[in-house]
Amino acid sequence: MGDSVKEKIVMSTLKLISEKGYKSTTTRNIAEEAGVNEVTIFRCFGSKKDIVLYALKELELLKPVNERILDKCTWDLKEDLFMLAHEYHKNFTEEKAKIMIGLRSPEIFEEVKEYLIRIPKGFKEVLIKYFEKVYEKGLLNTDDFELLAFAFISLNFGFVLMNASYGNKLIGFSDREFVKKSIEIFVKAIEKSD
Amino acid sequence: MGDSVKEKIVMSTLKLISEKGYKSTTTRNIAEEAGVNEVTIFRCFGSKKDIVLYALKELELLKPVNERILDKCTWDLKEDLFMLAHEYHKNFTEEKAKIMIGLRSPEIFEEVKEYLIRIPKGFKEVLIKYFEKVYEKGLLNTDDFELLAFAFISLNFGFVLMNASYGNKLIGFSDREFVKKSIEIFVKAIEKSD
DNA sequence: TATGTATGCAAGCAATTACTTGCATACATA
DNA sequence: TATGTATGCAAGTAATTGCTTGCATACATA
Repeated sequence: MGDSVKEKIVMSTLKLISEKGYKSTTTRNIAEEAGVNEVTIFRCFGSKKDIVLYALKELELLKPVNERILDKCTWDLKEDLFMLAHEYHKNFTEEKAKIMIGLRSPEIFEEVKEYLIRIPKGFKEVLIKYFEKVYEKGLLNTDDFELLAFAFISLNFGFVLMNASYGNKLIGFSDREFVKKSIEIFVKAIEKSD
Repeated sequence: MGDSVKEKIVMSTLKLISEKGYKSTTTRNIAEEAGVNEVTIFRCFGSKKDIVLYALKELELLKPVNERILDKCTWDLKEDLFMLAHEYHKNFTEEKAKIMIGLRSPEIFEEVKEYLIRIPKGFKEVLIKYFEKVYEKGLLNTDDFELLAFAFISLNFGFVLMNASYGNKLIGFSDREFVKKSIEIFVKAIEKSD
């Protein structure tokens, strides 16, 4: 089975599932979206569920934010957090399909949980490392790194999700605007002032 | 058709849908959970979708946080926001079924969106009113009320959702702890210091 | 008592859906 | 040329699912 076919099927599956949920995504849908015959799907993967499991387990598709991002830091709190938040939003967009599987597909969630959790976990660890470093540099007024990391993630995750669900019916400003201003608040709270 | 039967069906439907999503919740499931015959469901509501629509439209079931909550305020920022956050978490738990419909049931989301949006919208408006008042009292260092409201909601929404999905596999502290500490950060950022 | 109303129960129907099988075909490589 | 491999296509199967029908029964009210 050609790799490009396999890839088309996987990508179509992730796309459709993230939009419609696992149960509502039929193998016919997937075949149509991927431009292949439905039978090909079963010849490649065996079953519908195995497509998802393959996507999350076997494929190098799960890319939590990498630690190397810390190299980009300038050790100016506002600037760095701004960059990290944008990175999170970018990552969310890229990984949206997978994140949405977590929220929209309770049928398979338990089975893929351990793989999905890597995304927020990775980001959390990067943030904690960042906060540790700025703390060492004496720029932070608190050493509760885990809490800071989590508050930061929650803030952005919550916003992105609400935005995805209700968009401008609920939210009167753009992504950029929210990130900028909420970071300013965040920094004001945690920056050491002397 | 008896009202108590109707209510049992509605509550069971919301419960199951919030857990398993719309599509995966069968009318047989609902009947079993409600302890009624499957036929009764169709005699009462006509169709599966109509149960959900009834729950959200006709029933006085949708209770966004009420403005009267502002009467409970002591106009001490930390204390009030603490109370409001707890109210949000309480509200989330009560309305979880409905909030989850938004996330887990893309099949019917467009149809119920306008009803579901009342929950965050209501809370947002309450928060904006609150911030306006504390601003008038000279306790706030910013007048970007909408942003503050939204940051507050995102923070709590994000946390509650991650907690619901990954629980203690990702999060090293309790609900209470998170609320307490994150509010402290929040207040530190927005409280006028003179 | 008689009648209507709400419910249960057994059976079934038509559509959908995950998955299978058998066969034809294109293409690459030995 | 011959053979194997990847795919398409047509047909079908068994299970599930939303929904219907016909009938029995309990219960309340006239």
